Amino acid sequence: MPKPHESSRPERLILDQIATPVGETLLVTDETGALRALDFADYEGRMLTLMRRHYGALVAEPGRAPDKVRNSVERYFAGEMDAFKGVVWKTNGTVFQRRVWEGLCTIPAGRTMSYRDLAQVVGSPKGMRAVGLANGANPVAIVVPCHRVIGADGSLTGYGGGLPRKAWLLRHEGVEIAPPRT
Amino acid sequence: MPKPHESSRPERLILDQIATPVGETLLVTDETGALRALDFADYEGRMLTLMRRHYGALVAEPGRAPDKVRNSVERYFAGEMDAFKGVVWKTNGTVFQRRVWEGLCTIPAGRTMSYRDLAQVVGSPKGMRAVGLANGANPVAIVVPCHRVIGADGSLTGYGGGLPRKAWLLRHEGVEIAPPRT
DNA sequence: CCCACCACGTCCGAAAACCGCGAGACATTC
DNA sequence: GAATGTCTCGCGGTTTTCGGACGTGGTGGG
Repeated sequence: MPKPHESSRPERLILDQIATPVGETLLVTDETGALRALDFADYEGRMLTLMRRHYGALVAEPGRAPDKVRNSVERYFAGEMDAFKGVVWKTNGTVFQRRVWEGLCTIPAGRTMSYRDLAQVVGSPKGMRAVGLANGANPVAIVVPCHRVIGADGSLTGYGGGLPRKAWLLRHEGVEIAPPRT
Repeated sequence: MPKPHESSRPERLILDQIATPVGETLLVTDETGALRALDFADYEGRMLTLMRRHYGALVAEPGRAPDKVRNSVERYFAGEMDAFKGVVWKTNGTVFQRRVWEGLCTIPAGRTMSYRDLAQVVGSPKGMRAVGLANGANPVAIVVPCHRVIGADGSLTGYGGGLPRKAWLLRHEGVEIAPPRT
């Protein structure tokens, strides 16, 4: 589980890139080394709008993320499930979004949770749909494991990086995925 | 949609067991002592789905059925054909199902009736197949004598507890069973 | 401030599948 | 020809499945 986080406006943003079994991923870190975003290269557009929402005109400049961060990603894909434990991530979201994102971090690798149940956890029992929304607005994919939330009926429902990636990640973590029901 | 019409919904269900010449049987009675189900132990799964259909989440808890009920079963297998005369049974079926089940009780021991004829009796002359269905959904085997219904050509056709038991019961009641063709 | 989004869930009605059957139409047997 | 065997279809009630219409809470954009 990643570290707690705090809303703070970074001074600089650094954009790095790293290859993984599910394709190139983009890493955005700030001048303190904290992870500000992680997304898939082929969904760069989505990430950019998220960044703009949170950090306005400040754009990430090409650079190299701290080795600690880069290594943790590689270790995760190598099979080390708690690789992100020491990684500090920060976001700039609403109160509700943070509750959701923190809730996500309580789901251990290898397990899943339904949107309904997560809504219950964060204190709006009927806000499963809002949870989905907040979930999709998660800037720090994989590290904040939004892929571990699935439909109440066991279907994968959706994922910002595409359902195949969600399936891959879950299987990578040892989750049995129910066969698609038509 | 002929929804399951609720007669009296029991508050508690008690699950007992009794040995018979045709194997262990399960007895489910309610808090009033009425018989709610009787089935063969080796078909427990079928009975459970039936129970769930009729009584939802309410599950039977181990206990002892009233002596009156237990005795009647033993007397029946000892040869007393009207042993069930005083036993009160209740079910939670659709209107049609109840008509069928009540129709069954008009068939005296030692006699049989065809699905067609029973369909006629309950008022849907062409519903012999539906009668078969309702027949198979009878929760109170033996007491409600669904085993006394056979094919129009004299064959036994089917039985929830297996054809051998149907044959045994009928012979026990003094019915001449035509030898199986082929 | 109001409004239109949604990585959901629940409910309800229609439609199809399911059968513990019978009858009728033929193809085989003696 | 009877008698027997398959096969096909229609039958009626019940259960299951499927799809579309809500309700929902929070957000970003006007």
